[in-house]
Amino acid sequence: MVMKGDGPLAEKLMLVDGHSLMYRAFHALPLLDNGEGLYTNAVYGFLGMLFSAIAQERPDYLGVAFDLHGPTFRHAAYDQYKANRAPTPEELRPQFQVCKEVLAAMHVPILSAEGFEGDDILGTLSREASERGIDSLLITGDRDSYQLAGAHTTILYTKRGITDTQRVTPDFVRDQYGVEPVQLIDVKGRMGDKSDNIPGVPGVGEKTASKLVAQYGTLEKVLETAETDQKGALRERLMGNKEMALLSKKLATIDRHAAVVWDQAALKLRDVGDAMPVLDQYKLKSLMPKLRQLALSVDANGAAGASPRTTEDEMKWSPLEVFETAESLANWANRRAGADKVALTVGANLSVATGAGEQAALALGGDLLTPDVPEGDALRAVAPLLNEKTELVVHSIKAMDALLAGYGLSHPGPVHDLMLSAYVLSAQRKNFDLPSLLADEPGCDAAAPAAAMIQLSQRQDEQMKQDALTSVYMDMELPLARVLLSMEREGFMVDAGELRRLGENYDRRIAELTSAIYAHAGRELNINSPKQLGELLFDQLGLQGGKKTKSGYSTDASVLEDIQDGHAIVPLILAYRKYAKLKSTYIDALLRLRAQDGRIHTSFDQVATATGRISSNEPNLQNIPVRTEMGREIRGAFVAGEGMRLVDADYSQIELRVLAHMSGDEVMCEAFRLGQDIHQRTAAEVYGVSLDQVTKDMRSAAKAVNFGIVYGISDFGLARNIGVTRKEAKTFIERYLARYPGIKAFMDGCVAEGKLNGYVKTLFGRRRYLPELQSPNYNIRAFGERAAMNSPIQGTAADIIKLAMVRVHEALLQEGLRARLILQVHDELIIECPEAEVARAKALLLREMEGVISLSVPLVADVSDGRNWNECK
DNA sequence: AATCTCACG
DNA sequence: ACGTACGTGAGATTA
Repeated sequence: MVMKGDGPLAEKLMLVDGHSLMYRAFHALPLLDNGEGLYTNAVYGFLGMLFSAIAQERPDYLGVAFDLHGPTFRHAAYDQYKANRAPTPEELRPQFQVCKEVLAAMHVPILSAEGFEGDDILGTLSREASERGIDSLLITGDRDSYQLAGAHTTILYTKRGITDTQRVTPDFVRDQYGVEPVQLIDVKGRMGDKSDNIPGVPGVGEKTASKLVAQYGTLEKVLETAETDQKGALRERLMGNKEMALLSKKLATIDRHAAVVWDQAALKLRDVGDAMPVLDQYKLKSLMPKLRQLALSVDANGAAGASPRTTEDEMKWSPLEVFETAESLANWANRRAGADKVALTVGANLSVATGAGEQAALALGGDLLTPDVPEGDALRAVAPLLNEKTELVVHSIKAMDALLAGYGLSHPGPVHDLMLSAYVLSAQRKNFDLPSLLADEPGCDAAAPAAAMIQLSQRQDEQMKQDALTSVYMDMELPLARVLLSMEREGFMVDAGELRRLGENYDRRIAELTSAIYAHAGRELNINSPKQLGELLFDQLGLQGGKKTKSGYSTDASVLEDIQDGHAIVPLILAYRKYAKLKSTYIDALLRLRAQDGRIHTSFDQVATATGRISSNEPNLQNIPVRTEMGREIRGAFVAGEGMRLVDADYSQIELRVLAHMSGDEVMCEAFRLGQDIHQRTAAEVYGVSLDQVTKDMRSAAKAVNFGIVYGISDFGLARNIGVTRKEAKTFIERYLARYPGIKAFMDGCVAEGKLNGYVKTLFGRRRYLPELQSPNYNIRAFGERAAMNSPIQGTAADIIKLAMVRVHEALLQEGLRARLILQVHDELIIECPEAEVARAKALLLREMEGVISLSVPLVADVSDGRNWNECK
């Protein structure tokens, strides 16, 4: 229980009527756009109000209701109701979606129910809350909600603008209307409500209505007794409009049993700061500091996590000790050798802190009076802190290891990597640099961030434990970081002479093609410019291609292939493109990035992808050509060093095997257990023929469907890919799913899980959050659904090979081999080893890759070796 | 900085 | 009635 003030109070739930407040905000603020043509005035107004309401009210739970578009049960009887509502303005409609995205990123559940309005949802959940002893605060711009006021329910009614509010309690209602809150529906039945198109009884105002209801209790009673108790015009009006009055009451009554599920865990307010990237994405800059503030108070409030923190849990920090010499820092560090936990970072300063709450800094820059302290001296000064007993908290262990190694230092003890922790907790976040990670940390000092690093590490540990991500982090990502560092340092040897020779050939071809293209065009142009190319082909030469992109004609390979019989210039352009691409992206870039040792040292980015894959950059060695003969020439320039050989192993159909395992589909599992060609088997299933009757074309179509399944299939996408009509693609998919019912169930389950939890998981528990699933925009939502189907598969395959890399690396060291991993390409590992070790390296790779986890189908890897990469196949 | 194109799994 | 296959990085042009 969180303690507030001088005693335990009931927990508080804040419920917001998103629809009515968005309208209020929209009309209260001038039309502002974010510089990208997106109007954001309602988003600004709504979120600004929400943020300050959270800051002021400090709720423990929060939910926001939004109306769906369909008819509502409550008003279905009254057609006029909808007709009189103005359509949503064009400038407002897209803002709902933006708003929902931000809320989803804040982990605030969006509450909707077909056939119910915001008020019904507020009424239902506040009833559920009060039954659990939780107080509710309802924020709405709809006065109907007054009827909900009660001992445990208060309404914050937003008047005209969005800042002017009225706190509505039962006392307020009694005082204002002279009736109990629930009787307001009877009053409404009498007087009606213009703004809601509730007709009421003509000629009866608020005063009269309230008085009558106070006297008789209910509307029904008033109407029953009207004939005898009333007289004159009022009697006539009441008697003549009974029907209308009762209908009006029905319209005004909020349904407190709407079809919404009470999910207390989902409503829990937590980690609202996770929405920062979304605010950034939509350029909602001025909201960012507000949210940052809010994230602090929400965390300090103890609303985050299973074990809420109170102010007593906050770390107490000793004053920062600033040193000017390495000697004085070394002295400080020596006295603290053996500390349980030490955070260390080197930027403009060296900043260090201990888990005991002590911190120190050393300026590396120096000034007029104090000379520069060399980085190495500074690091050696804190070396006593690097030992088996001490957990070292760093931004990136890969970077820190590389830095330390440069000065002959290393850390033999446990490690907390803030970047990798942040990644497993929220892979889709944009920035993983240290300042961004520390942005929400209370009391973070930009010049001495180590103290905040200690704090963040503790919060991450708690959060990872809570989300069952500790194993993904500890057993997979953390050990992998050092494997990746080793691979980066090893590098991949390239044959520069061979690359130059290929480059000269390509240049010659490019020159020939260029003049031939100019000749056909009758003029010179920049063939690399899609704009100029489009004008040449479709305007000057009159070819039929049509527009495909935002800014003119599309000229990509699929378009050019469609029209290559239309003009002799088209095949030349396609050939030019191939050569130009290979020359600039591969030959030139590889030669440029070749290091002194004649090798290419790529960088692996461990936090780049949403699914858990790693990526490679400067240069990207994960997209070296292989699909064409020409491209394979370049692959052939990747060689083993002198006296060495390359050993290559790739998983066979790893994603489909993962799918078979995760879905448990009997047919697909059987195919893999029998060692069948999976695409051939699929063709046999879908076409209803025996295995030996499957033709090449049938197999290739089935292969495309298998790919499509992994990608989160759509008939349109499949049709485009294999060149059939959309209808044919649709029946193809239907037959596929009928033959593989387990896969259909798995896919549906992924989407349902994503919608329910807000994320999907890999076999190992790695998460991908999918706020897109909550979007009202069909395209965004459909994308979310495909990602929900694909991510568990792609992510599990990524997990498997990551684990295999850790095992392979360890096994190579264990067995004392000189063989080393040098590259990973998603389902493929490459080792460079002395020629004499080839057999052992192959056996080791195979053993570790296939044995890394036991699935319900075999995990199969194919190994090969060669002098160069192209020979490995 | 955004767009188009294309290389890979 | 609408428009989509999943995940990346990089070079060249255009704005």
